Amino acid sequence: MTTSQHSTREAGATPRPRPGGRSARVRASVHRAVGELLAQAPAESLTIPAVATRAGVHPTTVYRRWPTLAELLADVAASRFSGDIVVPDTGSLRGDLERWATDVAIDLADPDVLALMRAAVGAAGPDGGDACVADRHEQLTAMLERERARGGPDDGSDRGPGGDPATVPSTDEAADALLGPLYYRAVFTARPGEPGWARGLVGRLLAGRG
Amino acid sequence: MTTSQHSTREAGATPRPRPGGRSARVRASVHRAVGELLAQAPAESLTIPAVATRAGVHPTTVYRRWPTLAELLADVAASRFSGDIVVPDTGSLRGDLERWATDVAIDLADPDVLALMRAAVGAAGPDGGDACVADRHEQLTAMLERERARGGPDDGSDRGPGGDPATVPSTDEAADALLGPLYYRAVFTARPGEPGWARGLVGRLLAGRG
DNA sequence: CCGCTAACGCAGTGATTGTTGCGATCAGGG
DNA sequence: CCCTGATCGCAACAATCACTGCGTTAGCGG
Repeated sequence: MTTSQHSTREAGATPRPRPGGRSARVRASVHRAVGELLAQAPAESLTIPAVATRAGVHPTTVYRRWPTLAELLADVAASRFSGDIVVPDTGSLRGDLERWATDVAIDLADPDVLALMRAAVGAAGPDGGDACVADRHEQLTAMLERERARGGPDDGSDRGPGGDPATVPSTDEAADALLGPLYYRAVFTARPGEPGWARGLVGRLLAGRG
Repeated sequence: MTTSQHSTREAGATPRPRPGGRSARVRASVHRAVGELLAQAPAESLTIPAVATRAGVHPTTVYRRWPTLAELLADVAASRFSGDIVVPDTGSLRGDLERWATDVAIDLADPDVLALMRAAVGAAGPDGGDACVADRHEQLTAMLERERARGGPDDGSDRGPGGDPATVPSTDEAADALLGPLYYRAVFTARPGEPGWARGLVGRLLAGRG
């Protein structure tokens, strides 16, 4: 039926996204505004008109791109917490984890980071939490996988509850031992974790292994 | 000057609080309303008029008793997370911790509890976090202190980084090993912790000790 | 049982939020 | 270079929120 359309559009159902210059500029400006406002005012007063004003953008624009504050915060968190920390390569698993845990601890000591994390978790629920730590889990998996490929004894599929020595821990175990304490202290207590303490967590995770 | 007042009031500066029947009833009703609303609607839509309507109370009453939503949430969290879990007494530290960690894990598996925790942390910042875990830290300290008084070898003030066997861990160590993973999984990931996994955390904390 | 006052309900008000329709502008492709 | 349409700014709108006096109710001590 009248397939004499000009372009290759099928039925106009899915509008082609246009991540070009202006859109990217607006996006970046809004993201920065969220971070700045969250850094100086309580999360309760963070509202879309306030963000728009701070970003130099009309509120309607923000309302259209991010339907709710929760989605906006999840987007900002995912963008902020992705690529901010690089996976180190010191040659040994212990060295990698110690360096990485220290970097994470330093990052979590920044009040602005804490404010953004708390707001994302509070408003966006599990999705917000995921946006904050998804990249960390990938980094952890990458380091453990590399160690396993490098000289890892075995993948630790069947070992007793005691934990065989010289076994690369799983991602879950490492997350429990490292991300757990790091993020728990950051979110629930006022005191930030010190670098030396973060290294101690790695030591406790790898105690009696390689 | 004219001390012929009827009562013993000094200068009328500090109004005597009146935690009587009606006030207590209103307080309980508002607390329950917050929990119920948080359980079925996103935290973003939690507003003081909504809470008041749900509680069958006039909004001005809520505005006067809790100046901001953050304080209200912190109050609700502190009330909800205090006294909900009793310190077990099984005779051994390992048994106490396993039982307690299991109870905490079960509590954290409740979606309503998670919603309240996330909202409190997101709105009230560090204070909200403290309101959620202050009681847990006290319970942990109580169990460790009791073990130390019971047959604790020493208070572990000066031991090497390896960790002496047969030493009662400090509150910080126990919080890192238990509360860290428990609350991290609950808040940042969608999957709740299973009881068996919680017991495993205790095993890892006490590995190579008593 | 009576008096005092803290705490609540009520009505009214200004400010802010969230939404919608329309015209202007700029990115991306022919 | 021009054309298409995705994206933005603008203005008006209804809805809701947060706040403030004032009268009334009810807890608490005498």
